Amino acid sequence: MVGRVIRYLDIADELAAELVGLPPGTRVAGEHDITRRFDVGRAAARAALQELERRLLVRRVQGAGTFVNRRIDYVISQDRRPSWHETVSAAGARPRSVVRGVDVVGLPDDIAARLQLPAGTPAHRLQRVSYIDDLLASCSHEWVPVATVPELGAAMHAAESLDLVLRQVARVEPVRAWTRVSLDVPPPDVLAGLELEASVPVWLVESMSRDGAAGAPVMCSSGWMRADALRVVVELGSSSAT
Amino acid sequence: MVGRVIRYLDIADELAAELVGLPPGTRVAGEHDITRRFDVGRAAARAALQELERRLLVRRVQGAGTFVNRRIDYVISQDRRPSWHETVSAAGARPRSVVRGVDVVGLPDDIAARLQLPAGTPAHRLQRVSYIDDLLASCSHEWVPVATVPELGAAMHAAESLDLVLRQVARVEPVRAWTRVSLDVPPPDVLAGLELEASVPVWLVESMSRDGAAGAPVMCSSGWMRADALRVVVELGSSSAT
DNA sequence: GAGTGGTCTAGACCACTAC
DNA sequence: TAGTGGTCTAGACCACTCC
Repeated sequence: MVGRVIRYLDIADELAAELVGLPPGTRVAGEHDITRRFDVGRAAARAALQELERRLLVRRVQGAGTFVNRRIDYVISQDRRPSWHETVSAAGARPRSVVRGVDVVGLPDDIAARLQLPAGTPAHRLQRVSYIDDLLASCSHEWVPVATVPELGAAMHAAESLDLVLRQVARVEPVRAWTRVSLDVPPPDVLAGLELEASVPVWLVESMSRDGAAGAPVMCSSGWMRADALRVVVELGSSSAT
Repeated sequence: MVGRVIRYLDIADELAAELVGLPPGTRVAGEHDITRRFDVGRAAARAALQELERRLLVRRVQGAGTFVNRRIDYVISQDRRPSWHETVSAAGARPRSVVRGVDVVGLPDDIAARLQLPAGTPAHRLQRVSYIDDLLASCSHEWVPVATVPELGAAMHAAESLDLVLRQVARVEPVRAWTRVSLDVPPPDVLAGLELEASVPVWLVESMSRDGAAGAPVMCSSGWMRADALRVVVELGSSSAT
């Protein structure tokens, strides 16, 4: 079983073994290097690197090179209140969030249903993107009924965390009431929002938060997160065992 | 913006538009067809089909052809008791499960911790694979302490559902106590178990069930499910809104 | 400008499936 | 056996990033 007939898988395995332990962002051998080192054509060299990319071991950037990938665990559970900054910092990377836009719109049907409000109810719509180091890894829409906070735009441009703004400005305590997580190949507009050209799988996280344990719905969000950069882990039930 | 420079993406878009509404399993144009129809080389034709495969729109089988893919929603939530047969049948496909082996082993550390039992406690280990039509889509290990059911092998070979066997033979009522869901590119042995050669993303679902609402742990499982065949959806919290 | 990865051609041989 | 997709070579041009 040692002699496999598929050249690029052998090359990929050999390279993969050399990658373990290297810090994320480290530059690895390029297609040309592999061509010379293993005496293969460019197709085989390329296939080997693409295999490593499929394994989420490396990230390839046109014009720049191939680098060791970092994949961060993003844990979602009932008790935990997830924070982009905490999660990303804890993994040793630099988090960043940018507000792309805040406006007031009438709630569309699906979002209104989630917030248990009539469609058309005025709400702030917050568009944000989040980064891991300098990689755009997440983009999300968040809705907050105007009734909850009359003013959101100014506060959000100053603060990083919507959760914090809601607590301090609106005096509410958002608690995760409902969350749905899945994975899809997103439509072109979402891919564009994540600055992705290729079709790749992306997490879809939808949620709704209430004030306190069972109060009024105060917030609702839909976010897409790159699956190659984040490993979403969803936990149901008591986390008594490991 | 109409004239894109990347040929294979145009071809993929055009083919994708022609796929909508076709029943799963329908044969679609092969690489050779595309080569002739769009007057491109095989590399471009191949790239187009691979793009459709990345979008999970088609499934390619060496030697056989390219076919419209079927992706089934598999919903996991606290209240729901998921059943392979129910889920797959509801999607209009033919479910099948095969017991690959039943034996009694001492619980390994990680599984023992999940079941809150001492490591080495004797338990039945059940290895199963499940199919959607004739596609091997899931493989799983399930552990049941011998104390819960002295005999499992005979019963499982006759019945499809472990849940049913536990209810009828062991007189327990398994309730989902803890579940963790994520997505990974699995190690080679799991890929082999799913009869996959390429490295593809696969769901990992781990769970533990108790007897009744808060009784003794009765079952614990780890399963891998092909992400191209199943869209796992995890729901946390009350499913009050759509 | 040098070097990277992305696209593409025109071939070739092979593994596999279906008939 | 015919036809499919999988691997691979040896080229080519291009888009992009970095210096």
